[in-house]
Amino acid sequence: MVYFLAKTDPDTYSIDQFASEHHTVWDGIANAQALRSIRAMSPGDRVFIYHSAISSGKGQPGIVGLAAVASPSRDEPDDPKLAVIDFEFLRKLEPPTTLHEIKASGLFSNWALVKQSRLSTMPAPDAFVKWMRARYPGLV
DNA sequence: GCCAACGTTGGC
DNA sequence: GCCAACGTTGGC
Repeated sequence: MVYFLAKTDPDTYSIDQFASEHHTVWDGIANAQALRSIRAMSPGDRVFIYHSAISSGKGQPGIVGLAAVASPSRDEPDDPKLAVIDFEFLRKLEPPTTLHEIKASGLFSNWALVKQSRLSTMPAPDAFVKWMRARYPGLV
């Protein structure tokens, strides 16, 4: 089981919307590097859901929940260069783990989340998963 | 609201 | 194929 991280602008699609819908099609990814992560996902993989700071004004950027990959990725019908995938809501992570805390830990300064702020979808390294398990007992 | 990073587009 | 101009993302 592989862990990934996917960003969303909470004003566009928030963790609470996702929690109430329970299933969602994760679309709107256009960046080639992010698409590679989407295509690398398999059913059962886990995805940390991250709220970016964009246009919200309130709340800090950070990880707010966990999803499970619920389908293989597939081409976007209108544009086969793009890909979409289904996510199933698993849980919110409260309190959130902020980008500030991730940076302040000093453990993940080589991770794309820290080094490449504009990347929206990426794998999560094993060390980060371990670190998160210590913060949220029972996280699977 | 501003700006840095960086991806994309289009003229040559 | 290069690169300047431009657009977008996301942190602050």
